[in-house]
Amino acid sequence: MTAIEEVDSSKHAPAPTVRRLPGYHRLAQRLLGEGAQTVSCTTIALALSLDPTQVRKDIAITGIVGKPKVGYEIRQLLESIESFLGWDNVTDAFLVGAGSLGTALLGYKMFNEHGLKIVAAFDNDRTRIGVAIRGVEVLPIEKLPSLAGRMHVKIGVIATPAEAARDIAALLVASGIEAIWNFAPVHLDVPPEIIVEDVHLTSSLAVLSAKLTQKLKRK
Amino acid sequence: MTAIEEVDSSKHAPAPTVRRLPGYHRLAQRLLGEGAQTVSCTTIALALSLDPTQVRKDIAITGIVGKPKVGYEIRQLLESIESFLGWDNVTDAFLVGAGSLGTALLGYKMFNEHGLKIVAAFDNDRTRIGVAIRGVEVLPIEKLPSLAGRMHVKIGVIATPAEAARDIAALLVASGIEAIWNFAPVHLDVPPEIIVEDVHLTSSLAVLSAKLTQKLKRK
DNA sequence: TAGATTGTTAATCGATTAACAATC
DNA sequence: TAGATTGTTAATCGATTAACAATC
Repeated sequence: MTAIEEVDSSKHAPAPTVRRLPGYHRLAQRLLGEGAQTVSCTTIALALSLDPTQVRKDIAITGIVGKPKVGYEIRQLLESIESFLGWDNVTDAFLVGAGSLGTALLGYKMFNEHGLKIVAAFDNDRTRIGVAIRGVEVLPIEKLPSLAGRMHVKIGVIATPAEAARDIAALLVASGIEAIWNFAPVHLDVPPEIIVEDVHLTSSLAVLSAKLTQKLKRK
Repeated sequence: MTAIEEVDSSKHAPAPTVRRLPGYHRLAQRLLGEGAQTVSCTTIALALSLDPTQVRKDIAITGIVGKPKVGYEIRQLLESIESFLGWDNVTDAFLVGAGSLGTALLGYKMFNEHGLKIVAAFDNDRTRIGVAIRGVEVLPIEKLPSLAGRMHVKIGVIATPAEAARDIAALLVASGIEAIWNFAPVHLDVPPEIIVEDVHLTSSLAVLSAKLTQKLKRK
């Protein structure tokens, strides 16, 4: 049987690889600003304390082709990562929870350059509703479903207390959202076709604590 | 040669396992509140969409012993996780960067129950200095080194803009800090004995974007 | 040219999942 | 007792790392 390789475009990129790509992008931007034209995996690996082969494989997944002995054209590398991550077409998002974390997230102008545009915020606290935070208006949560449909919003960002998060997730799903960026410390039980990415600060803190506990125990 | 197993207490727990432990703890707390006395891996796995064997192995690392057919004593499980993660002896921490993210972090009372107590905040912005945010005073960054030594502070939390983060990391290391919880989107190049745990929102967002981009492409 | 670097295949490592005896 | 669940060993899976030919 002649092996004709089917290029499986649905093949998922490993999450660890995807997580590292923004770091490469940031470094490439800095180097470009410093006047560099090209960059090699060795340079990237050294700057970010990674293995050069790993960097090469990670970068390869974006589809860019480098030149032996030279490396990658920086502008091309930037574009390649941007298009792979979908940073070139910005997706509208709703933020739910306009507390201090929500406010901090609204302050990240960075997100706009990374494919995410928060177009409205929602809360159930009357004192917060109507106010605009960093140019984004805070609306009553009741308005979310109809607005989500009308504006074809695809991403919901949950920055509510834990207790509210489950209900909010259900509301987002019912409103036709496709992906949830969850900052609440709860497991969201949503249908499998809904994408969920958790930012669990307690998990991150747990890794820090466990390592520190061990380090101090060794002394 | 008789194989006497040396119990290697320096054996590190896998990071993925450590990341999942807080979720088990949260669930166990909830179940205890609902009147349950014991919990099985099957129950936990079902509630958190995980594999029962994985849950069992994760829990085993904390040293707790369960009862076949019954599961684990919930109170014992809670204590076991807490002591493993070092949540029972709270470590003092300094926060650097009293902007909106820093303010949000100061608002997480939760951290106090998770081994982290932010005892002071630092900034270089004169308008922020002197003010107390949620009961924690904001001090000029110059005071950090001497205070860190005097108070034996072990953890530094970096919530500054990216540009400042490298210098702050160096300052923290020079001040005798042992671990850094880094929220700035930069790679910190610190000595190997310093523990660094990164919370890179851009990496998390990248995973979400990449998955969503793929999902939408499939349609 | 010589040698650094890419692209790619193979080997290793570590985490997840499966299998199953022990046990309450 | 019967059967659900633990604890543990083995098999699988996937990511990282090593090896090496191709090439600018």
